[in-house]
Amino acid sequence: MLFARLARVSQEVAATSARSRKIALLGELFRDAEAEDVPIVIPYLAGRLPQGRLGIGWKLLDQRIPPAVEPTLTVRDVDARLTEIGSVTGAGSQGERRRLVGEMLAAATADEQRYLFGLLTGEVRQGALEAVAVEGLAGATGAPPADVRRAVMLAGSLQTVAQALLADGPGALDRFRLTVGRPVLPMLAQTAASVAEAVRKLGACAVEEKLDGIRVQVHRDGDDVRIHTRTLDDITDRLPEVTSAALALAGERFILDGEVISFDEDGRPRSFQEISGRVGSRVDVATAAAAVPVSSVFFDALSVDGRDLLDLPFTDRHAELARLVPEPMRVRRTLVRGPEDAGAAEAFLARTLGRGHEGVVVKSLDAPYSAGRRGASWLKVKPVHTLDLVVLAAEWGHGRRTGRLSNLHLGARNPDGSFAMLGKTFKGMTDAMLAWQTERLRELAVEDNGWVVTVRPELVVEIAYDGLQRSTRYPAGVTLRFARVVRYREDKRPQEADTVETVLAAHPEVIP
DNA sequence: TTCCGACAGTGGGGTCGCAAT
DNA sequence: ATTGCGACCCCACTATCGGAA
Repeated sequence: MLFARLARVSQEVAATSARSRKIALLGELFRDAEAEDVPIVIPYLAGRLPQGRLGIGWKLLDQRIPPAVEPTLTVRDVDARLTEIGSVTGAGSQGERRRLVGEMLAAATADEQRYLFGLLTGEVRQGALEAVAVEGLAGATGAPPADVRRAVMLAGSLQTVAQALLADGPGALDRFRLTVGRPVLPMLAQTAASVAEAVRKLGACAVEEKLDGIRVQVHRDGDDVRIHTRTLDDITDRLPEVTSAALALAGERFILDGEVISFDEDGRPRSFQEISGRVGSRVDVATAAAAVPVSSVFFDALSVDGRDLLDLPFTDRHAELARLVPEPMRVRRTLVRGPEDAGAAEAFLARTLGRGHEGVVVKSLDAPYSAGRRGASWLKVKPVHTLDLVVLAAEWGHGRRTGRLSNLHLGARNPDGSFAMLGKTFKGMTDAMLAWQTERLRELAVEDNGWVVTVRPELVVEIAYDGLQRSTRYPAGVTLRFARVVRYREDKRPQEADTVETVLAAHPEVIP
């Protein structure tokens, strides 16, 4: 199949807003693909590469190569070139990769170049990714969409399921069962504004500690232990302590869901930044482990002794977890009957925060484990802080925000009346707010370099955030974590905005 | 007819590893 | 030794479609 066909369909998919039409277009393309092309075409349809990320980003693609006039590249040509580029390493590799990327772009038409750009940067912007591709695949093969989706979650891979469907038809889906050693996409949580709201929605539930670390799925099959991240990357080699802990448990075959965190000498949880650095260390794991030893803490069991627990209610899965994992290696929890116990749930949250943890996750007791879904049966609750900050500048947006000032630079007051930038945010704005702030900030503009519009520091905005992190980038030595806009405060003058001093005082544990 | 679940998009900060400077 | 790039951890929030209620 010609690569140009995919580029054209991607444009059509992007041009239609109807999801049903996107699904039909992707399904049609899949039906027309030859068997050998399927393992390549399927990830492309979902906006990904079969090889995963290849170390090719904006900088390497920014070459302005004149496009080819006639489309000649096939899907397999592109795949072979990308595999080759991905395999180039060592001294001189950057120049060589740049050259190979340039050659590929020269062989591509303008439409193909655009599509390649999207695939390589992970931003196809066609309003369709994996979930829509799964629907297209179901439509093309006549398999029930729900069954295909479930098979993909259990296989952790769209390609595998697509090939099986192509070879053996809908009956092949039965082969995809939970298997120890093969990671499944983890279940995720939605956000609730308060514990009371979460308990009101869920009724009888468990309230569990939310630990601020790295999510892990731990598989043990006899002496073989594998550890996977939320995106199913294998990080076994970086976490020998977790492997030891799994081998010490009184069970030979299991899959557990949990979090990796670290405690300091006083038993307080270390910051996310420290855990992230530790888990990210691949070269000298022993040194990293000596500085930041990690603990694994579990909250769910997906499989024990060959029994698939996914469809069991949480109560039953947790009973299995408690049988296998001793209490210190489990997340603390409290059971709640319903809204009448909201006070007890609040008290548990307060105790959890007192221990230095991030918040709680409220979980329905009768819900199954919905692999890969961000369902309403798990609700996370974290404390939210707010500040009144001053807009110092704004960046022009991309995609559907093109032509709008989107990403705000946020400042807190210094004692001398100047402002110290604490970070940026693009979150929380409605389309109406985007339109309004674009107008308003243009009135205040003192400079526009085509990327950043610097403004007079006069507009006050209320910002919600989850806490402070240390920063080497910003002048106060700290930055806001997960900052988002709540509302503009036109009633406030910049002289009334929060000061750097008050921001730091609100988070004494983070002061540099 | 209205409501709501699921998805995609729009980017944020930090950290590590690697290659280039 | 330092810098820049890319991958991958953590993530919030809004708009939209289309099926459920």
